[in-house]
Amino acid sequence: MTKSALTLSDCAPSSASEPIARAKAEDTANLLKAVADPTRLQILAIIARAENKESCVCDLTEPLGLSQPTISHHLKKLAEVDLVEKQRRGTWIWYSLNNNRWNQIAELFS
Amino acid sequence: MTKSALTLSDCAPSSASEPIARAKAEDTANLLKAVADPTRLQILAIIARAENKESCVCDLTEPLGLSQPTISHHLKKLAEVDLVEKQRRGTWIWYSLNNNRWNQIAELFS
DNA sequence: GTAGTTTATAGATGATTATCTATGTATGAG
DNA sequence: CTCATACATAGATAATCATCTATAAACTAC
Repeated sequence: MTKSALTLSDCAPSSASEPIARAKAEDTANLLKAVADPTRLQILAIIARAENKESCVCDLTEPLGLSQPTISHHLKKLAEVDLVEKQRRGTWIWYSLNNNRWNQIAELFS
Repeated sequence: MTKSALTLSDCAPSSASEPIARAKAEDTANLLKAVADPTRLQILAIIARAENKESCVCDLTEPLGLSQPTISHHLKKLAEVDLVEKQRRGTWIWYSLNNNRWNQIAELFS
């Protein structure tokens, strides 16, 4: 579950470790791609300011003006990189922010 | 030159300020898109670890294995969001990291 | 001026992606 | 078991984008 720290330095190619650096750069880019979308930023903002810090799909469609499958698609993208976690309670599935992963991004830019 | 602070909260839609939040989210996403690419992360890493904290285009083609126009393309993307600054000295153009902009991203995730 | 070097731009192409509609899956109520 | 609700998946489409080759622009040296 816990992933290793993200650093910009590890993305730098050096003749000896070039493929590894490329892989690190691709992993980091994949994580950042998940956040680099206006709709997903708004989803994260809504979750962050929700009273219980969690939202279900149906909470998001109306404020964002998007279809239910589109919201599900974006949440899947966020979950694939462990930025959000899902928890089923009855019929609803509640999505919450993974703070550890969020902090890893913060460290990348620190 | 100086841009306003980036916050996730400003990306949240609310019935009153929805269009503004969307614009904020799009601006923030555009900035993050510039960083959310493995090649551009590697470019930034190379610049960051360079002795004078700056690189020219021709310094980047060989370690990244990409053509000169492709490197120029990526540097343009980074410059468009003010993440790098360019300075001409003779024939060469030197690219350096804009630390203020970098720190704005850090604050977004803090 | 010409020649050489560095970077930028234009245009093309293949890959990725955000969105939709339609449909499937899963849970709870009665 | 049936129905309603919440979410996921499949497939299609239009837009974006990373990359290339070819060419232009800018600067230095002569």
